[in-house]
Amino acid sequence: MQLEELKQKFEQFLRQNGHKITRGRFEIIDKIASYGPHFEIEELVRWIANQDRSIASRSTVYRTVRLLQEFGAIREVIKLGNRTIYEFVAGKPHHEHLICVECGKIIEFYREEIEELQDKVCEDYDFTPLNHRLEVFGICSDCKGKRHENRRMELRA
Amino acid sequence: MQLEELKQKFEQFLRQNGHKITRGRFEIIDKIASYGPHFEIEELVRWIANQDRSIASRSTVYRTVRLLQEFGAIREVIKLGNRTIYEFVAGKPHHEHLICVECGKIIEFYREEIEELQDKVCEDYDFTPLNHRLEVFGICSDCKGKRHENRRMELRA
DNA sequence: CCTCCTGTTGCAAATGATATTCAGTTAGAC
DNA sequence: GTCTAACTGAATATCATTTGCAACAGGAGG
Repeated sequence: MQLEELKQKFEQFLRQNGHKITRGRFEIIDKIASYGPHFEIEELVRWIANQDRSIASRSTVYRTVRLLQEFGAIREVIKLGNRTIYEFVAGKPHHEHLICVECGKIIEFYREEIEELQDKVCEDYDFTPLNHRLEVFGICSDCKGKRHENRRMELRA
Repeated sequence: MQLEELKQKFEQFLRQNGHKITRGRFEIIDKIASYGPHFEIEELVRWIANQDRSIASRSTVYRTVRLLQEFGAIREVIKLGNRTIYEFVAGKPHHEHLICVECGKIIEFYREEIEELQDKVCEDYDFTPLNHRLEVFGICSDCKGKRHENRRMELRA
């Protein structure tokens, strides 16, 4: 299973950076993996807190998410208002997002040409890209026609 | 002058939405216009506060920026960590940004093809785009070779 | 010009996400 | 097993932003 492999690599990463291998960190990975591809930290904290035996405190979740970001297993993919939506990357190839501002649905997509064009632009400016984020906010097909119900996200981009 | 025109349109906008025409709001527009194309609100608040006669309180600046966003003269263009960088649009055509994570420089660019590709993707998913944001984080030409000095922005995207 | 109602302002306090401090607890090297 | 550095949880701090409220000011109608 891919998850096990990721955990092993993360273990290596921790060792290499003078961190310790603790049960909590790996339990948080499990939780994130079983939560779904996209999450917000507070949401995750609440979710974890509601489980039978709470596995980690809010601080530990925040700290672990940060570590996982440094490690590269997690990315901040959507910033909307004061909300930050993370994605459990876990070896998935790079992609961008369409975000429905009505229902909050997130659609992933990838277009080689867009990446290429970006690289060209960077070359033109002698700019070395490290990472990027493309967010497209709009209305998904399910929400068309039924505007103004269940507004869940703010439009402000 | 373009600024005057914008102010007139903003005046119309205010009237149409039951808001009042106050000196403060227009003074804030002047400040933003003379500040430069990109700004953060706290930065702007400090800058305004340091002027001879402070023109508006922090709350009023926040409230006015919000109004200007609704009006469409201002956009949130970069979200980095807990920072939000705004742009005074003022009729400028749409564009995207390269952000240097070393020195904070912001480069604007536009590629018709990227927009077209995005529209195509949206069509494929029957998704109606309302707005979008493309941020490319990296190292600008000036900062190449002199890494690790003057780190001003965090890499975390 | 006066009056009144409603929107606006400034300030202080509230919020919400995230970071940090500190004291007690463990991982894991020797 | 011992010891030290890293980790954890809880409470507290921080930072950007929002809100409640009392005082104030546009601007419509007289």
